[in-house]
Amino acid sequence: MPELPDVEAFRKYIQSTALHKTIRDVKVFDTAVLKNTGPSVLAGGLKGRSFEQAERHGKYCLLALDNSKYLVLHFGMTGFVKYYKTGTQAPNHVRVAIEFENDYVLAYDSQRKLGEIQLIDDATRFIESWKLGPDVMNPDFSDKDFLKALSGRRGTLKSTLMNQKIISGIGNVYSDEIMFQERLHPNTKVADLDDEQLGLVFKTMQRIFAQVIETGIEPQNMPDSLLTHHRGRDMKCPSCQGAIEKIKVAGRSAYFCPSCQAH
DNA sequence: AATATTGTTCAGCA
DNA sequence: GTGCTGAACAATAT
Repeated sequence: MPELPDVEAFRKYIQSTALHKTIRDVKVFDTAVLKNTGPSVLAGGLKGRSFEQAERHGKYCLLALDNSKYLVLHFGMTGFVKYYKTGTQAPNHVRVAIEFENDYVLAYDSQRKLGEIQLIDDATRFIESWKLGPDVMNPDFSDKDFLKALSGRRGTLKSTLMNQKIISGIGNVYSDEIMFQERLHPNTKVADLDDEQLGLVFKTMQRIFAQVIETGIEPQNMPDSLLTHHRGRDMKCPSCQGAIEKIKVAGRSAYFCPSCQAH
């Protein structure tokens, strides 16, 4: 579930709670979420250090340490972070707890263990070596770059938008949202669209994310014109009140309004 | 009790 | 080689 706007909310949360505090201890309760590292290496890399800056690229949260290394958090489908005083308010599936000298904890919770945590030397090199595409909300990411990234793609627009190596930040829910706002059928292929239509897709996806980042990720605060909280069984289209349907597109479930998003 | 869900990786196919 | 699709992964809800 955590897509770009969710991870951006986590980033802001960490930025406003857990920066500039010395790390006293790191407790790993489940090594399944550790990538390329063991518990002692992770603890050794964090103890005595502090987080100085919280950054984000796509669905990755990058925490800069005071020795210029980074702790990378990916949240999988069910991950989140929480900051609380030791011994209080711990969530149910804490996999890693980072304890500070002020008796507060930054906990990484992931019910389904599909997220990942790792220490890296350099954020730019990490993004390059993983071949991640540009972040959707990066101000340097232009509509020209978008057209270039999509040129020659043979698959559906939905699966292409979800490919983090092409562009970073869009998941299943918001790819449906972008298709809905542009009134495109979920099976629409990239090759079916001309540059002008793709330019509109580019503007729309940035507008949606900007809107959700501003209003917050709580569904009740989102504008009702979004499909996102009408996604599901027995839901109605916020535009025409028709029934929302579900089909499989590139192996994922796609929710859409068959009358607003005709072929 | 199967099935769907979610993001990423990877096998297999065109 | 390349790019795309679908299965696998974990744990839970329905």
